[in-house]
Amino acid sequence: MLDDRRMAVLRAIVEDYVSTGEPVGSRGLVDRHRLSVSPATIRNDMAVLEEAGLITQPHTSAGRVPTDAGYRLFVDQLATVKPLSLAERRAIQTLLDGPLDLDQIVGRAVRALAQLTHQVAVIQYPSLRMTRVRHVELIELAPARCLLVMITDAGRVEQRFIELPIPLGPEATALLRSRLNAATAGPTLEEAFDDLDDLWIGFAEPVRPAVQAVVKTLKEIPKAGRQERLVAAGTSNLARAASDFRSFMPVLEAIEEQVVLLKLLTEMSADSGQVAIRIGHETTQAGLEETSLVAAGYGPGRAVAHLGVLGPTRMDYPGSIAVVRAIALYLSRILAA
Amino acid sequence: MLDDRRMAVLRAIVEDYVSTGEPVGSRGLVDRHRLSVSPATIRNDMAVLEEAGLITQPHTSAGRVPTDAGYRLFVDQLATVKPLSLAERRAIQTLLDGPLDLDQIVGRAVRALAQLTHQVAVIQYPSLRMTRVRHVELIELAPARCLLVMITDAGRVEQRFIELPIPLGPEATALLRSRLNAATAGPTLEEAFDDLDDLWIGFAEPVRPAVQAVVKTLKEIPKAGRQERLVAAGTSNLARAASDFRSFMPVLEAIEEQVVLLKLLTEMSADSGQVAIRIGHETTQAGLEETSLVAAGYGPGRAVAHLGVLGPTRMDYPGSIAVVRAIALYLSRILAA
DNA sequence: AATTAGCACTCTAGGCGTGCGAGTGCTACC
DNA sequence: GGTAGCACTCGCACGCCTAGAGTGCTAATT
Repeated sequence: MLDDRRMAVLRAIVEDYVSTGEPVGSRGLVDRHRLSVSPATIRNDMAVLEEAGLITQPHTSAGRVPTDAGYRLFVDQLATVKPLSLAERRAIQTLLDGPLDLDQIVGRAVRALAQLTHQVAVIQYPSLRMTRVRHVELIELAPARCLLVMITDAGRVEQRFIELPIPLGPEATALLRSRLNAATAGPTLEEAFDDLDDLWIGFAEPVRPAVQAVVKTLKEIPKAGRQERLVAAGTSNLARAASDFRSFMPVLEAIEEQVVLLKLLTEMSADSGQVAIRIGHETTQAGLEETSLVAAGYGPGRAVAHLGVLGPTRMDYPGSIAVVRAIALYLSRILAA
Repeated sequence: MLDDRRMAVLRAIVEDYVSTGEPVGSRGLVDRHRLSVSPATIRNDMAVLEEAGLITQPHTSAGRVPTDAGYRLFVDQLATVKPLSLAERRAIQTLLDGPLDLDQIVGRAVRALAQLTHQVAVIQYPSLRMTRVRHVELIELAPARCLLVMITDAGRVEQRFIELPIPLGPEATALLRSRLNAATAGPTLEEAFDDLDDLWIGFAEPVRPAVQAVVKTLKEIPKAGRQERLVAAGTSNLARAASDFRSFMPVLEAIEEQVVLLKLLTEMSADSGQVAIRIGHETTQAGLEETSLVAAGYGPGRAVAHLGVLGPTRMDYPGSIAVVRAIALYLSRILAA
């Protein structure tokens, strides 16, 4: 039913429509793509494709436009990988240079992603739940006041000041520090938390409330919400892409709301560097019916967070996929260092 | 020349145009504002106002629209303070609740600002240069590796890991810690830096390179750029306000660029809680000719940073001023705590 | 059976003219 | 100085029309 030529026609329609933005007709199709058949034949093929729900015409006697299903088939079976240009590789390479501050890395990456795809880029901050603890530091600042510092393998540093119910003393502080490190080394932060509940047993009766206070603070860090945050860049690219401006107000809203996008991102792909795509209505979000999301997980080893680009369904999928994958891999590599 | 009634006419024109978005004519003006004169008289007044460059007509035989100069006169002399509603006060009050994390405070404040003004809100993070140091902590993690933590009076915490050229030892570490605190207590961070250059004198010859390394790291913190950052919210409000969408693409760009907006914000007002306004071309930025900025400084005591709202020149200035001032004051109060 | 040529048909975009209405500016008058 | 009246200007919405692009269908061709 859907033989080779018809697939070629679909691919050609997608490519032309993506690059021009105009509905594409049978004549222009044969002209631009060296199809060795006549427009009439193409018309028949298009009728079949339309019957199959892959393309549609905005109005009678206009050219055809891919439907969401058409894009889906295109990305799943028809799209060829588009290798990055040298300039693109260069741009990403420069991400590796310079300081290691997590904020700066993420900031640069999201900017690069937006610039290379000409879309809106979003990057989720590495989730604390999924990261492993590299080091925990406990410092006594004053008799009943201490500072808790936690460094994760995603390069993140979190610190909290703790007012203790009773002074802990230098020896108990040192002991608690080593115990905390022992308990959190290895598994992910979330898994490690169960072990923390019994930590107080190893301490003398009087200081146990202080130990509890420290453990309580530590356990609250992942809940603080800051890690479930995403940064965006390239929002001004929206204006170029969208013709009418009601179509991208929802996108801006989604970015500000964060929660919708975060949910969407996290449920998309599990593995680091694996690209997943939601096209149009597949986002299942009101207002994003004409928006696609190309996303990938990133992180040292497995994915601890996600990143992606957000654009009109009519977007350059092969190009976006290549860039998203590349940025995800580079980001993973940097965080692993 | 510009007697009372003419000023009243200007005020009425600004108010009507702001609320309706339509050019306002002489007839509607007398109807809505109980002016006890005839439309013809108003027309004469409008001719004078137009002569003075305060209003203009988009095309012959349309109503009048305020010019930038008209808005300027309005905000400087005609606008009456609009007290906040109870609901608005409530909304701001809730900012005070909850945890003290700087990120969260700023995040909530910018959201509130956007929501209450229905504009795009921006808040500059408290600048490190202008803040005072509340506490400096230096912790020896390993023989030649230590952690430097700095807490500012704006509630900000910065930390850096330092690889030392040679081990410092516990006594020298303690001494350096107290010296650092002594040197930075009192003046602003920038002022304190001069004193740091001589700090190594008080230390034994062998550890001096390590002291230098710590001082160098400390001095680099304000340059790290992170503090010169601003967060935005309410960008989706742009779509409602602007009629054509080319007019707000520059706004999105300005927010992403940051540097332009930061410059604009910092050169606007010096005192905490003092509201300053740039109208249209007064922003002296290409692309922001139809955009106004209502901004205020905030901070404990004097202003350490700025915040504001960004909207079309046709905006509710009295309302925006009230909200901006309120948020600035609340934010200052929270940071002072 | 697939492909092609030809043709009638449909629909949109854009140009053009027109009447309407809002609003002005001017002049004469109070 | 303020007002009434009036002619004038201009943008806007509407209706009309045409050109052009593109289709679907049928019949002929390979």
